[in-house]
Amino acid sequence: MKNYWLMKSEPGAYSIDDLEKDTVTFWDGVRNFQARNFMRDTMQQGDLVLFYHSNAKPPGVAGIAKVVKTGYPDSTALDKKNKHFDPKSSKEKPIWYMVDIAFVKKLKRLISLDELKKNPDLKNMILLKRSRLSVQPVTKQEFEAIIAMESL
DNA sequence: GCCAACGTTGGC
DNA sequence: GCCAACGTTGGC
Repeated sequence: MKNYWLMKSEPGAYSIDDLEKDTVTFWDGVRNFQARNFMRDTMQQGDLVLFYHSNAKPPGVAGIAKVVKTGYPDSTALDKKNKHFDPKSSKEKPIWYMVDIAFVKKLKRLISLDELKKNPDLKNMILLKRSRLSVQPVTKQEFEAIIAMESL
């Protein structure tokens, strides 16, 4: 069964436009266990992802991506020079995982956090309750409600 | 740039 | 295993 997700990125670091240019990217640098578990254990090929711009003006959903490669060890955790280096991780026992996602489309307009908050169908969204989780599941209903807002 | 929220670390 | 200190996220 297909799952739906929301993944956050600061557009200054990596935006939906960067993904459009690259077509595919690996989602490295996640150093939160819950987010890690979702990527390692639950994400499936073909799952759709809401690409969310955090720390942006305004923050909101900017586009759609899809999972093209399921969880595999995040090599940046092993690279001393990388800012995501984690000395506790090793090749034999990787702690951190990443997935590959591909560009699907950019929304015709950014659907801002403010609008998401105002939509009663989204009141249970994790995004609105637990602000700090960078990879999070979204229900099919929530996903579709957000897509429907694109043409409002 | 501030700071609240909150996940993680480490001393005990 | 508790919890204070610390670091990071992310909205404003």
